[in-house]
Amino acid sequence: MLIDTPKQGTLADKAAQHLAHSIVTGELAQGQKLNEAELAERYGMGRGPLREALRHLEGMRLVTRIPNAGARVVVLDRKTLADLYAVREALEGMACRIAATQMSDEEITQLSKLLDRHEAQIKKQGGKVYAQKEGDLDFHYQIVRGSRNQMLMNMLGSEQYQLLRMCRHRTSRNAQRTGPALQQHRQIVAALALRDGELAEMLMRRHIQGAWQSIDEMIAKEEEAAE
Amino acid sequence: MLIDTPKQGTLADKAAQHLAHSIVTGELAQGQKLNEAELAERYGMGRGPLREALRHLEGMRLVTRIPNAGARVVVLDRKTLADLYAVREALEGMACRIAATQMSDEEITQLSKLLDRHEAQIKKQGGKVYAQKEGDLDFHYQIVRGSRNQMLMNMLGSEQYQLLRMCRHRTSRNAQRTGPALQQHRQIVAALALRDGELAEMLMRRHIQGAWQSIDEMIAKEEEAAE
DNA sequence: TAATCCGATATTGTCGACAAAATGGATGAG
DNA sequence: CTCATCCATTTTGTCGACAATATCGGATTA
Repeated sequence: MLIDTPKQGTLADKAAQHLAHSIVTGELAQGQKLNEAELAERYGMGRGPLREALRHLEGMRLVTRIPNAGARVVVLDRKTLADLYAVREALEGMACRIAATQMSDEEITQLSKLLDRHEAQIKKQGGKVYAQKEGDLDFHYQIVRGSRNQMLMNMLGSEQYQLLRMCRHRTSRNAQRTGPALQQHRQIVAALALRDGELAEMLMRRHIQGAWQSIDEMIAKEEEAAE
Repeated sequence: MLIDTPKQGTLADKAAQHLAHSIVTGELAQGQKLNEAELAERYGMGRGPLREALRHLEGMRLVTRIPNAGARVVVLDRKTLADLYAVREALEGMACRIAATQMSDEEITQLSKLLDRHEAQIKKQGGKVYAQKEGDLDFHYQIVRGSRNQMLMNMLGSEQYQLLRMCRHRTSRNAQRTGPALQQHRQIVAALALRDGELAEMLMRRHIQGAWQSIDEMIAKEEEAAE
């Protein structure tokens, strides 16, 4: 899995990874209060490391902290997600444009093969979108890596951007957008192969816009149903 | 000042603000080792809060931490700054485009007045670029605020983006770009007033590219001189 | 009955001490 | 003379206890 590497580093780091995973997967509900003593005992450590972990998670915007009042899991409302996707569109669009000039032929070939595997998985198991989901993130992350921009990799990569995973997890159930998405991914790879950065950026932006539209509709339905 | 609000919150928060300020202003040199005990004593607190502060700073990328080996002030090399400005171009360009449709007439007027003040300051004190520098950040941040995108405000605003301030501080001495920069700022405000988002984005991107070019040249000279 | 005040309880903030790991230097072998 | 090894010292990581603050419930009063 992309997220966990629990057997390394300090206790605080492990706790941060465990917590991030729990939050992203929804094991810890949005807005839930995070009790330091309780969590410390659950993970078998003192409160010191756990507090550091919370500070870390605060940095990646997975929890919000109020002084003297504790930490809560972040709540992803519609506006927040809209903002997130707008930022993502700008950032990944840029990554795509630069990647078109920076990636090696070999890397682009690998990317294409990754999509082959996705396709095979989709055909085999229609319902199980979970694997595809992580794979999709792989696809996007590979392109970000292709931009050779370390700051971008930090922002969108393993560390900073768990919010996206969280959103994905929440919206994974009825996301039957895998078909069109794969098609769009293929178009993007084609543009990269042609070294056409402008086109690649445009396709990526549309792709992300489409994803947001689909998610937005879904949230609208949820909110409607929740009344 | 925009950075400091030291008389509030927990000790860890105060330490984080103090440290951030010290790093941004260069009081703590790039790459310098940060000794926990020493800093804790200097700020008059235990090591616990200070460690939390370091975790916080790590989150905003002002320090890099290696487990069991301590924290060091980040080093801004040429590549890192290039990456930073590329990201900034994408993000602030987007902010500018959205701001053109979201800002109120009142806000745009205020922005224009802000530039009047800058101009007055420049005319009065040719050498003292410092005030302009902070004011320039104000200008950019006001536009980001105009985008109404909270995530963007977090990323580019008070918290996440101190790296930029740090870079500014380092390059403030021989930055006689204030004249052209003001001109470009005026153009951007004009585009905003016309509600022309596309133009505003283009102008902002050029403005940031120009800033980077100027900084890049300067770094090149520095590196040359350092041999 | 509703609002407010107040105290008991739970939770966060902070400190000091100990354990574990890394750093640096001296010593010895090749 | 160079390199590896080992040990002393420093520095980081962790824990438990205490202080400060917030939270919650009940009692009191208008």
